[in-house]
Amino acid sequence: MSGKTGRLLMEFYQAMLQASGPQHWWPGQNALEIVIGAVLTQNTNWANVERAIKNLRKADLIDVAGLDRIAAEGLGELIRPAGYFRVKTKRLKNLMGFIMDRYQGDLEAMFDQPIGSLRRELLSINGVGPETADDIILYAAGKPTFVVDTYTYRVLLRHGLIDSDADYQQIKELFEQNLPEDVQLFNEYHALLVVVGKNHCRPKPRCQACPLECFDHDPNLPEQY
DNA sequence: GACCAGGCACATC
DNA sequence: GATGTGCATGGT
Repeated sequence: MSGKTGRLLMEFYQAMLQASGPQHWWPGQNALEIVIGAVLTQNTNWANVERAIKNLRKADLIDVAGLDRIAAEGLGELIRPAGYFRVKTKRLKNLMGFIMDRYQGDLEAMFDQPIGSLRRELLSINGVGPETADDIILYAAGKPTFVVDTYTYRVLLRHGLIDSDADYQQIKELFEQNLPEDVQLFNEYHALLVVVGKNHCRPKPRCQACPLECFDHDPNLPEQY
């Protein structure tokens, strides 16, 4: 697991860890909350997701069967603060329906299979794409898969590790093929990329006090990011 | 008031 | 197969 890219990725990791400290993700109370949060956070600020999850807790709906049963209108009202509430209602119910049908609502039973088949199952559900699937596998199931998101893309692009046309799978493989396969490392690495992206690597005002600026760093590429 | 936020599916060419 | 568009709330 060495090689130039691997060493650089580990140096990035150490620099981000030094700057921000361990993040202890995922910010959820149990595996099901993480699964729910993974859907609700799609293209959405986490603060808004928190409000929606709080509503679900209050309604005692951190519950696969309960979410499967509840009427769409009622669920929509509860998760409204997380935005896109109509599509997310469908996606949550698709996911919960799947777990009910195939695993009688037992999350751990679903997690008890190899990463590859679990990932294929999740991706077969309408509303679960690559990032949501990997969030669930890494943070809820605790299995080593690397999560890629817009921050990952942006930070790597600005440091010249990927081309602007790199796709999800290519970026995922960059990490998985050059780092030790370690759940805790993958967990912290993704969380740190989000923190660095949020706080130091925004579209506007571009880069500010980025802990990775000491590496090759082009804050101006490309215009849309 | 514009811009941004821890994506995804679908229509159209 | 690539590109464009709809989906929605709340903070800055």
